[in-house]
Amino acid sequence: MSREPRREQLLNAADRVIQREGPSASMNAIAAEAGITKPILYRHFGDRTGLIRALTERHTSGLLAAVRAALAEPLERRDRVEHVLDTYLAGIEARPQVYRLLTHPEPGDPSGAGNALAPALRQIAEEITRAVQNQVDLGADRDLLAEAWGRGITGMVLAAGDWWLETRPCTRTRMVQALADLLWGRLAAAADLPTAILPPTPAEPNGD
Amino acid sequence: MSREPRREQLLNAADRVIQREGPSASMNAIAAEAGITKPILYRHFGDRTGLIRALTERHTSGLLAAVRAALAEPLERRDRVEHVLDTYLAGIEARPQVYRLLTHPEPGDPSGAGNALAPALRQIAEEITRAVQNQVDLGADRDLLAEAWGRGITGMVLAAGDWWLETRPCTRTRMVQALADLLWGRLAAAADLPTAILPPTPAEPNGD
DNA sequence: CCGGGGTGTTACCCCGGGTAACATGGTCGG
DNA sequence: CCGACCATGTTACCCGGGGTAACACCCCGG
Repeated sequence: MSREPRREQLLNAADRVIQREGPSASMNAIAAEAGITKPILYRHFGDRTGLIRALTERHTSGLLAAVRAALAEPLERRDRVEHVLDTYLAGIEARPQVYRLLTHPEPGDPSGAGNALAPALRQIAEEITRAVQNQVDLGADRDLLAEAWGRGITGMVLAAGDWWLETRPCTRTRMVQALADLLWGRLAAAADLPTAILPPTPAEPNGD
Repeated sequence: MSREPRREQLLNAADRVIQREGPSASMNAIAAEAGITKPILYRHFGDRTGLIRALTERHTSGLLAAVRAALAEPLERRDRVEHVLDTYLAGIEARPQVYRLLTHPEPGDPSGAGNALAPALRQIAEEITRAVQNQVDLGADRDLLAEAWGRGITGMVLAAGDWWLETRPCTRTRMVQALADLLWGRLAAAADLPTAILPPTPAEPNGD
């Protein structure tokens, strides 16, 4: 059995363990699931990051391709945005553990910077950036806005999607609407609530 | 010297180490900086999470109070939003290491769920939610929208702010504008770019 | 004088990432 | 047929970090 198929088997095992135990599964656990011991994993993947990376790249491709396709859909812009949001939420809904792996940067990653966006999400952010650059007329600030928005939108959907998955406050469709409304400037368009322009805001109980 | 002042000293030491080495500083390092050894830290804070929590609560109060104040400022809504954004960005700009501590959930935190938002940010999200509920007329969906938007906006600013800190693509003021524009529906308002409705999008090189 | 509660220490446990060194088994050139 | 080679696998270990047990000191009040 040459290298590649073996790698696939090991990745499958790792996948199973992470589905079961979450992204913090130990190398030992993964090796055990594969019916072997640690050094083999290390021979194939170098270190834990390598394994995780290989694993995420597998799943990322699916989500990323889906998002990319949604971004290229020939719809009205608002519909396209909703479609992208729905695609992402559907993706994370399908397999939460995998989703965590993709979206939450691995623990032992003190290197360089503490980027808020995991690699998979950074790729999505770039995809959004590109789509905005290609599809929306933003004038001279185009590049800056597209980049900032790409990250911003991704972070927004990450945080909101996380919360939605956790608490399930509403259907997916409704959530898509809520986020699309936010992106659509409903915050700007809505009227003031008259009574509460300056509420008291008395103390800082500092409750955790 | 009773407990409290000592605690403060230890927190100061921890603060220094984290400023210097980032949030992954070890307990040994912190103890060394304080001129003592590990068990004392554990006596005071229970475990690492306790230490980190105490530390974040300190800094959180500042950032949180600033954001809260900005949210209550008697300005036009758009100006208030810009003010909040600027407050946050200024805060994270001032002390990046501390900021990472606040915004990036601690590694070894397998407990419960993999929330995308660290506690400090969750508090900010709640603050935004409350502000939206109190200040904006969103009709029947008010509560859901406010909650989703609170998380979403926080995540957006987290991700975008992270990127801005990392790459410094523009001044803070400009960044504030970019984000406010996004929240203000400029994505909806801008015209289509005519030429590129369906670009080729040839291959998937899967570059990392 | 003595006991208790604070400060501090050394030395250890456990676990997880990562590695060194050795064993096994098939395949290929002589 | 035999040795060389290479990948697969093993056991046993190192290291560093979180966390703890057990012991030592010091000071203060009864």
